[in-house]
Amino acid sequence: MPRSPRSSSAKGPVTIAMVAARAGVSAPTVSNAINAPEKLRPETLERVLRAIEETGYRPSRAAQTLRTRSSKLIGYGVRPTPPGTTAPVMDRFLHALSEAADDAGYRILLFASPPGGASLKGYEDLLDQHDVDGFVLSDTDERGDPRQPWLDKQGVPFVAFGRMWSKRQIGDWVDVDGAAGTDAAVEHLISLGHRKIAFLGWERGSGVGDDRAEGWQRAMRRHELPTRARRAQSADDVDAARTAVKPLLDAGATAVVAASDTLALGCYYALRERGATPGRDVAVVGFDDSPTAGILSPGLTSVAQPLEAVGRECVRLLLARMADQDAEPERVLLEPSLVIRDSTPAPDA
Amino acid sequence: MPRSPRSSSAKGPVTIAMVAARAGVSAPTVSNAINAPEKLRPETLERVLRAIEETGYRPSRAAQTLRTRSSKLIGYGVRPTPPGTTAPVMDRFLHALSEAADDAGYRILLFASPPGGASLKGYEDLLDQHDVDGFVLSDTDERGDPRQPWLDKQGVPFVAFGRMWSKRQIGDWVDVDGAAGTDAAVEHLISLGHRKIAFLGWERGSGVGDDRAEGWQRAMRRHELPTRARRAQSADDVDAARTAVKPLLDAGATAVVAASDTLALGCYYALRERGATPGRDVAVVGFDDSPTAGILSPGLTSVAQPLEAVGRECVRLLLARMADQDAEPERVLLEPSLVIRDSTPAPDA
DNA sequence: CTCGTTCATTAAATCGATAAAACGAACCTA
DNA sequence: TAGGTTCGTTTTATCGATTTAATGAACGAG
Repeated sequence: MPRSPRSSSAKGPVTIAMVAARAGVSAPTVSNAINAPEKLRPETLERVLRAIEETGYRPSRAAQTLRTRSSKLIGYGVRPTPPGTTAPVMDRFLHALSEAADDAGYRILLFASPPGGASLKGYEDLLDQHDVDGFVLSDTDERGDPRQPWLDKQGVPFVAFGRMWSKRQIGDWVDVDGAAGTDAAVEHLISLGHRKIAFLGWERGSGVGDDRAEGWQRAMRRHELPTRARRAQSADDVDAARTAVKPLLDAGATAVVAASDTLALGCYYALRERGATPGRDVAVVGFDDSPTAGILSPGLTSVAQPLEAVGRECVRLLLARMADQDAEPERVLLEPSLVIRDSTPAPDA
Repeated sequence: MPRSPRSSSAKGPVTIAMVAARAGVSAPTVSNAINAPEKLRPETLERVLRAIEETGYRPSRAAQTLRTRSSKLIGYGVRPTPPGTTAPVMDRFLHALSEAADDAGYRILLFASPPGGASLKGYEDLLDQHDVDGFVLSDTDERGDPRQPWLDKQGVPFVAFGRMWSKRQIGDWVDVDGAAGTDAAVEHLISLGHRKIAFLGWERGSGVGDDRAEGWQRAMRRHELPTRARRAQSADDVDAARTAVKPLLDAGATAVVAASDTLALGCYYALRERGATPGRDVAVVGFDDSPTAGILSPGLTSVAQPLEAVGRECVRLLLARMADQDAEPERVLLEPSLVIRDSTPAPDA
């Protein structure tokens, strides 16, 4: 078989007309061979497919979009990472998103979303100019985020990474079950023999933070362990955490579950301050499995979000929504997994 | 003035024909009002612009692309972050890229690039199907990367984040001057009174690593300080670094410049092992200003890459290349900046 | 053997923009 | 006043695909 030459090797891309000429048919027949093969006589189909193969034909998305009003594009607004925040792992999510989209014949179109309050500008632009078929949203936990209601009203398909914490639920979303993560952390610690397990969380009021606290609490209750005086809160900041965790250590906690790796690191420092060693004297579990967790010493056991799966699910839900606008909203909670490192060692054999 | 209604509020987007009808002119006149306003009589221009404003008209990119063969799209292949690696904060880069592109009327189109060897598949697809106008490449330091030669041969505009270390230079690139970064680190340490300044780097052979070593070396020479027995190498791994730095500390180094934050953290541990305190007893400087650097205690002084500026420059060079295919290749080296934290404290007053 | 079906294929129309060519009015020159 | 410019606008054609309507061949029934 002849090696299929790159379309642009000759001059300009291969058009449907060239394929048609080569196969001895008309343009619509080539189109049908791709989009409705059952309409062709098997013999014709084979001839057309061969011509497509030989010419390396790829339909022009611009022409398809113009005709069908569907761009096979999914919009995603990139927020700048606020300096100081540990929110780096978005690369993994974006890659998973791209990959899942590619597999379905879609692509991700980026636009720069302003840092402060969620503006609708970029969303309007992508809709009008690029005819995007839908959007993936992230960072949806801000209060008064206008995006979901607006997109819903416009009838534009979208899916959010992050559930809605308000009562009124709008549209589909995918989220990670934070409570299940801290619950698993507690179970792990209990299996190691710990009973005095404390929780270091953020100030109440954030959906994500309260959810993570909830998982710790329910696991403790399940094992009939007291939670009173075993819980502290702090800003997501190492120094604040170092201070906030002290009472818990004073109260004799042998293990700390933290709502973030940053908070967990605060525990490390508080322990060292009093001459104790994280992992050996007090077990510590973080949340997010940030790059930092792996390079700390001792390595920080942490709850890892399945970002690849989140990306895939986002695309799956979005495609379903695009296929049927009126379907029941689907909401997916994914289980995080515990990455066990040296900060939660097995008891001496 | 009437509030401009969202195009899709009525039914379907606003087309150029609607604007033309409203302004009492023909379609091409509207087109000219946007693309060649000097061709219109001022009075007509004003009338057309008003109609555009009132209708909220945004030209359809699909139609424009079809006609002009320019999509105003820039392709970018997202690689998955290899697990274990200190994920560079690519989000910042991507945001900057998007923002700079948006400002110039372009957008970033993602595709999933396979993890292993750089495949050309995604690049071909974006060219043929989406008519992308150019590409931004990253992770170009791999040997035998086929992308640059291939794109160059195809005559497709591209710009790389990361210079080419081989002799044969192809195309435009933007990079961060790693040598200038470590040089500045040394200067900073010298100003604090240090003289025995060691360098902890990667194994020789990587362009990036050798460059960072080079900056340290030249600064030392400039101040007539010895570099012999002040240099060690290690894999980019905390434990390896901890071991590798020992001889340097044994030799009495009072400061260590590391080729990465991971290596710098290895120094922290080596110091603690011998009862010394990073920052107080021995100064440490890292490289990349990863999120980890900020949350360590003491905070790690680190060389920060100007990722926002890199993104902007990438777009600038790419636009220039698209405007003139035959222009001389432009290569931009950006200065990193030293983020000073507590690991390099000022001497006691 | 003619006429109505069925089925595969083609011809024609269309999406929304822009480039090129045609057009017509105003103005200038001879 | 005829003829030539200049200038602004419109007409026409086009990009590459898909949708709809039309076409023609093969076939069966009457």
